[in-house]
Amino acid sequence: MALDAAAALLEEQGPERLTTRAVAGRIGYTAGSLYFLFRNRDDLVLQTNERTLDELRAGIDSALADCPTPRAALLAMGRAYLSFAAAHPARWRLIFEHGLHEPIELPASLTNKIDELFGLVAGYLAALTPERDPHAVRRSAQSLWGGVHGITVLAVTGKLEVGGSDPAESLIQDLIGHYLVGLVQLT
Amino acid sequence: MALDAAAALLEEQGPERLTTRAVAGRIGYTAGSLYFLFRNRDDLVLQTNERTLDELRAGIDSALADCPTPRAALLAMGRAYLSFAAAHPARWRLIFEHGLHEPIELPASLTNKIDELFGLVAGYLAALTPERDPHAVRRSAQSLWGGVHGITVLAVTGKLEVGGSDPAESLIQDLIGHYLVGLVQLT
DNA sequence: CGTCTAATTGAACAATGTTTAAAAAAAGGA
DNA sequence: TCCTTTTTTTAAACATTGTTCAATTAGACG
Repeated sequence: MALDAAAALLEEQGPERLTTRAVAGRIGYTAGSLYFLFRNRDDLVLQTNERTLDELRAGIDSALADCPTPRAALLAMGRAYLSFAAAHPARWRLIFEHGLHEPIELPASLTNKIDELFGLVAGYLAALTPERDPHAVRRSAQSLWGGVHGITVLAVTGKLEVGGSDPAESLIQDLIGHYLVGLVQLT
Repeated sequence: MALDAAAALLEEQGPERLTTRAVAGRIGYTAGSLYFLFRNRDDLVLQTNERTLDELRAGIDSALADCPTPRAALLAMGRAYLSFAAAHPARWRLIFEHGLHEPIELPASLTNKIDELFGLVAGYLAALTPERDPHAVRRSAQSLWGGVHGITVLAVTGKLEVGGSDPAESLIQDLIGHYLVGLVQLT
């Protein structure tokens, strides 16, 4: 499959080597043939990103197995999120950094997968503060997971190690931990 | 100046139009001439990013003027961070998404500017919890500001609006607010 | 074997980053 | 002013990219 080749290329050589000719060559075809499978390179990237999101989701789900409390689940989820990003930096970054150029409209299948991740977080937050307004819970999910995402971004792009810092994992635990304390404190 | 042209190109046409020929043409020169000013295109981007960081820092500093409390300062800083990113999305994204390709070593002048931002945050956090270990304060600064950064990233890349969410600004206020409550609660 | 259809190619195009020999301009000295 | 030397700038070239498309091959079916 072309998407397997794309993923392999990404991990082995990075995104700038993710060229139509390289992907095609790896599966024994020629560049033009790819345009029967994908509308263009962006489409290839988008479909690759969907696969990556599926894998990320699977990793999170397995980390979530038998977590005793919502708090433990959120911490495990943060660990799994960072862990996947660190293990597959090129593929992970491609999800968020693609379409740097322009208002590329993301396909619904992709935004849905992102939405489901926020939904997961919201579920555990709702379990922590049962009588809160669902809208407020959703906002908390976006705040908190946006935050986890940010630490992960900075870690993966090497912008955290500037000040001889703690490992990113402990930063994520710190953020989640303090946020949750503040959350239950205020409700 | 070539860097002015690069910034204008970025804002007007986006990063994929930031081509050597376009930058040179805009200042009445030819592509090859740029290679007397910059080692290559990456160098041009890096120097552009330094300028962008300077502007971001200036915006933050002015937002910080006469904030009565450390808490107000941190909230104002978050607002200014998001506001700058939203006003100059192409230039802001270029700071963090450049070098997608490889282990490009960032120049110290650039990482220093990022470091100073974290230092600012750490200063206000230290004022909030005066007797804490400076190392722990620094970790908090990285957690918290990594988090603010993440919400900003998702907002600017259009990955937050999937679930009909609150504006990013209120998410940032929510994150900072809850984190600070949790922080003072635990110390 | 022959014919229609689908799949695949390979050559072509325009645009990009980058290099470099040549031309143009500037500077300096008689 | 004219000649020489040095510095700027150019224009052309190269390799690589995404993309298109007419021509070719391969496959299926009668």
